[in-house]
Amino acid sequence: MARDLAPAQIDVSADLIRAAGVKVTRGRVRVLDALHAARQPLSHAELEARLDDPAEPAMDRVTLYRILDSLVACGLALKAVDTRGVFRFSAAGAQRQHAKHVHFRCTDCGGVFCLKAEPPPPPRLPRGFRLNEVAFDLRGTCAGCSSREGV
Amino acid sequence: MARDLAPAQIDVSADLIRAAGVKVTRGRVRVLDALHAARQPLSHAELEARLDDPAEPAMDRVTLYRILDSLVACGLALKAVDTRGVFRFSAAGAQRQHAKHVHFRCTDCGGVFCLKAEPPPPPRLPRGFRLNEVAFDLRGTCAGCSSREGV
DNA sequence: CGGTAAACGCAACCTTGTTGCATTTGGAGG
DNA sequence: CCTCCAAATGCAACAAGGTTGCGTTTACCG
Repeated sequence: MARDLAPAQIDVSADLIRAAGVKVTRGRVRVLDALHAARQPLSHAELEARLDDPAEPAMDRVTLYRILDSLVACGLALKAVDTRGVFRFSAAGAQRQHAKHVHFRCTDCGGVFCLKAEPPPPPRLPRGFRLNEVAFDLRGTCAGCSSREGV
Repeated sequence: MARDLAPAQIDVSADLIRAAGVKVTRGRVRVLDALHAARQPLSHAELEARLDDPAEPAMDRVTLYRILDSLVACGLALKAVDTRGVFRFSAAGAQRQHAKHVHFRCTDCGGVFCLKAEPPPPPRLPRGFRLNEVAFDLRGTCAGCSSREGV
């Protein structure tokens, strides 16, 4: 599995973008690479920071917004809004590993914890409704914040 | 139950605010009244519009933000962020009627539908974690949007 | 009826996100 | 390899949502 990886995946992002039917540009490849490398969804500001490479030409703020929109539009990225009200982007597919388990959000520190438990089966939907995604989110205080509170 | 309601509840909001241990001001009472009267969580802009009463002195934009923050801080209101990234506020307790059932969010039109089904029991939590709230949210396209798409 | 900390009004500012328009470029076709 | 055009980019300006600083007013405690 580790063999031959490097030469084969040099341009994964470029291939994905080409396959999605949109133009392959340096900016899009860099952004999609960054999204793939990230373990969590990134905000526009965080992406801007990660793309700040002296070896590469600086990317315009607006261009980054438009690249993100285009990646979302062609299905290569996902857009969500976090608890502070800012948009966060992730590479499509990256969230699949999070679809199959339950999340716990600490209302104190804002941390998100992945629990081992599988989400329960969804209930029957009214006629005509189509289900895409199930989010079983628990909210409360995590172990760390609970103990700090208790003192 | 309908008897004697009016005189008894003239100042419900004021009493709640007093009981919460913060100063009772005209602004806070008006805002909390508006939140109680609303059937859905309101954004800052929506609240501003509803409070625009010629009989009352106009309320400063910043003051409204601070009143909302104070109501949230003392537990009388809840703050959440909608799909556009805007904060919405609701009177505490108003959401209790939504705690006991499942929600379906249409990713097309943004609508939220309350399903009859009860949320499943939460899984065991790691040691030290405290559970406050369970959100079992389904995402997909509602009947209306599904049929429009299908055409 | 003061005194005081909290609440308010005002102005300025910051962050996030969008729009319009001129310029550059990917890539398809000759 | 060259040409061409829609798509992508850069730049400037704007808009909405939200925050900070500071001087003034006010709720409410004694």
